Amino acid sequence: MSATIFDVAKRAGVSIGTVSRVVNNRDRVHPETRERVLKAIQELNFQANALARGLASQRTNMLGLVIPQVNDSFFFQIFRGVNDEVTAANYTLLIISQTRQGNEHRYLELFRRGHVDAMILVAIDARRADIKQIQETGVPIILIQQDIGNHVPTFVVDNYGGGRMIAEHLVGHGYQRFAYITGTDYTPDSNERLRGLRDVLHEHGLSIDDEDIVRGDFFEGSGYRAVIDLLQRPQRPRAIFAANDQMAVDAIRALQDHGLRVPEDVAVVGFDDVPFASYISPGLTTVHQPTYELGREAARMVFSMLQRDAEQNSKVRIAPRVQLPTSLVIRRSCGCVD
Amino acid sequence: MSATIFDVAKRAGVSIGTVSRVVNNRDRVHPETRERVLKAIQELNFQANALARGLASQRTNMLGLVIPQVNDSFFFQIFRGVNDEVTAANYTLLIISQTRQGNEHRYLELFRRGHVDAMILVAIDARRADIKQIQETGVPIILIQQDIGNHVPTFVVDNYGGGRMIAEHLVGHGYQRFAYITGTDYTPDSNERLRGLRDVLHEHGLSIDDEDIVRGDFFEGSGYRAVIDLLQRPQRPRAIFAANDQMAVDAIRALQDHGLRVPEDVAVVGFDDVPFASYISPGLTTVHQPTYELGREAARMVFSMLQRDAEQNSKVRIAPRVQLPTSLVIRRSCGCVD
DNA sequence: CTGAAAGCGCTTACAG
DNA sequence: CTGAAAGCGCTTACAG
Repeated sequence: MSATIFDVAKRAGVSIGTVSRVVNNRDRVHPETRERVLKAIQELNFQANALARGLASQRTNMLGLVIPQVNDSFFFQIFRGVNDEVTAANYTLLIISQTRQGNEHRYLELFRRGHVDAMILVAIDARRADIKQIQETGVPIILIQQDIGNHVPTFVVDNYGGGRMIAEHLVGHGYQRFAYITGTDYTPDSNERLRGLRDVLHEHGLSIDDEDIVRGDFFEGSGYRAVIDLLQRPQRPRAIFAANDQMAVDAIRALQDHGLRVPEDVAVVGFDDVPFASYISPGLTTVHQPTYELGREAARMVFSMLQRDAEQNSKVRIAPRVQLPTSLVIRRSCGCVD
Repeated sequence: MSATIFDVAKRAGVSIGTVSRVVNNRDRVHPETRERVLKAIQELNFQANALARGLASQRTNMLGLVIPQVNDSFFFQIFRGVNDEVTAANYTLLIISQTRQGNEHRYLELFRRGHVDAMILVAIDARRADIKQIQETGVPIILIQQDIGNHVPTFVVDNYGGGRMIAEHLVGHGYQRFAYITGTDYTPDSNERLRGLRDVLHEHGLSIDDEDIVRGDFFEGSGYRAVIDLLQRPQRPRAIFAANDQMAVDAIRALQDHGLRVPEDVAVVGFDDVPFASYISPGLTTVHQPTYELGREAARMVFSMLQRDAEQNSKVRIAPRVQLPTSLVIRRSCGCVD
């Protein structure tokens, strides 16, 4: 295939050890020797074989990103964040897309095959025992949007705070009767957002009936069905909080299809701030999640852990739990006017 | 780290060659021996190290996907298509996200480092010489949404046909004066769509003025600016065809912001059929691109090429150009009513 | 500062 | 059907 380290060594008149040293920039190499080697590398268009290097050094320079196939935007933004850091660190990104329900846990395979130096798991309900096994071998592992206890560094968004924020805003509009459309329980997201809503209502002497909490699944269609459900009830909610934007948008459509005006008859808010939240009519009031930052910060931490290991060879790890703030994005669906 | 092939061999009382044979299911192995080995593998939770295997066999079982950071949906759908096939083939997906303008061409590095068995380049303006170099080493390479001649298998969407379809539809509405908002020229997409429009207009004795072709860049904001440009002209177009949905949606907003009704005053259509095309108001009439299928079909072909190589060791390659059909999605922005 | 050599964990002819 | 051994292309102590 391409030129190997032997070809370079021959051409430069040195041993492969020396070539390796200049390629990796380690140890002292005589300037003139270095020049010769560099020249040979250039002429032969040499790039060290990644597999051989990985096998010999026990570092692959690959990062594994395990991510479920959720909505386009969430996936893509996390990817972007991680990828930017990966590129900067001169790593290569290996992506495993895991189905949420799947119990096969392909990330384990990824790890056992020695593919990656570290891994980032997004919204995967990993088993603690598995995580522990990986950590013990010295492979840093970080969780995004999933919390399994305090032994694994975790990056989450402030779901509870976001839920509170948007609830406060709705209460500020004077609404009294609320409904909530849940997501799935694979991650704590939906429940945390609901908890925020509940607490705020409680503080204001309000509450939400159990029957006004309808099940959704985050995906297209479930928000529509949830609203149809809600409209069967004797009393109509004045404001609907959907656990994500996709469901909120579907809810708006369902309401409009039933001749109700949003926000005049029923206000609707979501969570995510997906790209199209501002394009629908009325514009969707929602909670912005710093998704890109989530990916980037997690990747940064991974690399700093890798760095630390290399330096002090310490396997003692602090396991911080980083919570990124959410922010309110006010448009028109809540009842605000421009 | 984990158990190696030596551990397994020892435990099963065989040589590592035999372990390798049962792991890879090659050659005859005595059933009883196989059982013993399988048992040892199970007990030790053995998984062959991917790097060592790759180095020895010259096959990495990794596929490289090189893709620009375009809009979320396009990226994600291609990824999904490719990923589904990759998973089925028991391969691992390595993703390089390359900036469009970048001339660094990271995919070359990916290849030279021996990372991947094959690669799929999406909308990357690769140089023929580079592609050739890769092909000569026997690494299959496939292009998606980019065409550099007939030596590389290529998967594209029928941009021209899509442009024609939607143009026919607009002409059917009786519109006479048209405008086109272009994308960038990195890929032929925008020009092909315009060509479709032009040909149809011509066939109907109509035409589009050069000054009614305004430059856009596919991204957020450019559609808005393009419309402001258009509105300065003495004569207003009756229908605007934007080279993609993002710009079409921006165009609609710009028109509405200037007190014009869509589609009553100006009709607007796009290209892509992004998820939110149906959520805006009016619903966007557009051309659906089989993006997921594009990724999947390309991946299928890659694997069949890999298969073929393995079987007949022939490096002679046919280089088909597969064009996937587009389809018209009619909503309301073109002037149709439910 | 540099070379020789062991070793990373596999696969794969080659013998038998 | 199975083992011994070379080889994949590097890195990294170890000497010098």
